[in-house]
Amino acid sequence: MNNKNNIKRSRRGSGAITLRDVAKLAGVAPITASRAVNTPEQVSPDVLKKVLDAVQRTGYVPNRIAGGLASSRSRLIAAVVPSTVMSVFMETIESLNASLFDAGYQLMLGQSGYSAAREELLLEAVIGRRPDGIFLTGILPPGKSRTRLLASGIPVVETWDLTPTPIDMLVGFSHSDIGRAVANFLMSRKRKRLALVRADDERAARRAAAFTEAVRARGLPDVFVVNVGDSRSLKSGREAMARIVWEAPDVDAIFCSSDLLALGVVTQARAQGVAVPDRMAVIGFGDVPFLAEMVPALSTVRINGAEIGKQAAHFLIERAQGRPIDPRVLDVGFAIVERDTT
Amino acid sequence: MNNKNNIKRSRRGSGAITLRDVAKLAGVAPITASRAVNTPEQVSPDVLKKVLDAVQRTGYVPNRIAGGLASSRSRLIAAVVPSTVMSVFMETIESLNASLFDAGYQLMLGQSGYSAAREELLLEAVIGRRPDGIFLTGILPPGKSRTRLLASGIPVVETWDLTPTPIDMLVGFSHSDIGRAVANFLMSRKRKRLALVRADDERAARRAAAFTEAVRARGLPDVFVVNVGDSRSLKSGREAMARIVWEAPDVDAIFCSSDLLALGVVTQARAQGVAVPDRMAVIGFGDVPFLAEMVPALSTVRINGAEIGKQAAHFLIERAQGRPIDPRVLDVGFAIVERDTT
DNA sequence: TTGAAAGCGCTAACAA
DNA sequence: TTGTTAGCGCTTTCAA
Repeated sequence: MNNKNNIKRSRRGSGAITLRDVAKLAGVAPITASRAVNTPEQVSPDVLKKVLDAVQRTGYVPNRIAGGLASSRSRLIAAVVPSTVMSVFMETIESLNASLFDAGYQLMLGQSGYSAAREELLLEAVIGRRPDGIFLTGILPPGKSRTRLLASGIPVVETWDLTPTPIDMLVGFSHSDIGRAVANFLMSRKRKRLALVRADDERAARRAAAFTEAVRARGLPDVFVVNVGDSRSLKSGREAMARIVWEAPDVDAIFCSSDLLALGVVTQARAQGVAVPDRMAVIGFGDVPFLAEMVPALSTVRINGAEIGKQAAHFLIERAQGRPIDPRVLDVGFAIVERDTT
Repeated sequence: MNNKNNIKRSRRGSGAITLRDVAKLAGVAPITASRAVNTPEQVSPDVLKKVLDAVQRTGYVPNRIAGGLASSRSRLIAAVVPSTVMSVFMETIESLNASLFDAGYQLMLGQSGYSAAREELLLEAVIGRRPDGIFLTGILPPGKSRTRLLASGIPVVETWDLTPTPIDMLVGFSHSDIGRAVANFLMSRKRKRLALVRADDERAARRAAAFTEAVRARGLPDVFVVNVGDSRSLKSGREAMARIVWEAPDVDAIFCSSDLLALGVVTQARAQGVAVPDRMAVIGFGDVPFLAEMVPALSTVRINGAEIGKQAAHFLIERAQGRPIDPRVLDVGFAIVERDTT
């Protein structure tokens, strides 16, 4: 009779132990075994014991694919991260993943930032898995992808930014506020000629705009801007600093769009004999952990990436459980961390 | 009649467009629609057009959960990464993910390195998704988890290390070779008193052992070892250097178990007026990109993390398609990159 | 080239 | 508390 089973199963399936096997061994119906495994409080102690026993003996691991199909709840969350600068978001991804895991969810990782065609494919792949939620790094501009996501009905949380028109939920902070705050911070330190070193990045652009605006509002000379393009490397920072020394020698404070650029600026300053912070103040963005312990320790804008991940996870889990989120926007803020370079 | 459908569907399901809807609209059987979408070459041009049309009009996105259940192929690969030092492996994860995506696979991310209990849960969660393959950072020591993985029958690739007894497949390099090579490299540069600064990490321990052994074989004085414990920060590197200056002032070369530690050592050396590389050679491990452009540029051991990801993806995809891999072990090697600090 | 039937392994709905 | 039944949305198998 065992034989008959095997013959029957040989045609299809993975050959792995199923809930049916467990149920048979425990002498109960499959649904009872299911309940014993998933909602033990709904089952008598006697049955519970028999089922768990059978699970032990067979090494049964529930098939979440089948479960997901049956319940329309995949217990999967998709995270979309830009492939080029993943590192900045890692703290967030780690904390997101940890929070999700504790709640019984799995994280699927998608990398954006390639071609538009691949972006389209990524979205297809993501929606095709029917995740219970989608985590987006940044905000999605209006367009085909946004429409598509909206149409899918899957809860979405956008992050690392603020917008009056989120797709759904949002956990982030205001880049304009940062630009303004850093400008005021530097000006309050009696800096008179400010400069920006920034990568080609939409969020950096918004910080820059607010920074420039705040400087202008105080009647100081125009901000000297160095755009380093797509390269966020330390080397670009060095080159930018060399240009500033050459083209705008009166600059006495620089706001960089990333800590790495700032490190490059400081490195070059030392190479050219420009005293930091006496002659030149430098402040970065992102608070890469180890830069706090460099000499000189880098001043920077700290973003609590782990908090973003944690809160985003919370939002997504609540929604996945069918509970509404209100308000749907959370501003986690930022902090200017003053160290040696300002 | 549309109505009847809706009533019928209201009881269960996600309410999304299904293959059946598409098929109905195209006037073909569901299976034909399936073929048009998945294997268009098996279908007449006429039917193909009608089905693709219907897909367009409905915005149909195939449900991969259902597909996975029916075909026993989830097109999912699980990657397990230590949560504490994810950064080192990011290049690998990115390239792994990119390669997988191009082949139509999705990446699921799991974080290890928490408690043993959670490790157990992670394995359950991973196996429960029935991934077509599992990517492991590092090698799995014999134990319950290993047995379990083996029993699951899922293709596994271990990475970043070499062992004579892999679970299944392996893409890595020899840590002993590195320790030996670095020792010989430093000794060939006429360094006479070598030191190690290392984190509490099994792989670093093997590099250290081979390093020590190579030094001893040449009859040089014993290696001075500073173990910084679990902290891999720049700060630990600084403290280690301070200790070396104090306790073993004759040391003239240091091999650090990570670039960050090496950076700390160099930072402290500068602070204490120890000339690098004249008085002290320093070499790191990992080749964090930006350290190449610091002053002084850090010498290091370069691991091609992207290549590991790419090859691991290749191994897993081949196996997922049912093709055998032979040989199942790939040594991607390493390179000593000499820059300013040696 | 197309289709009908029968599941994949699980859970929702309803009934006892 | 336990069980029966009928799917979830897709693909495999077999037949036309």
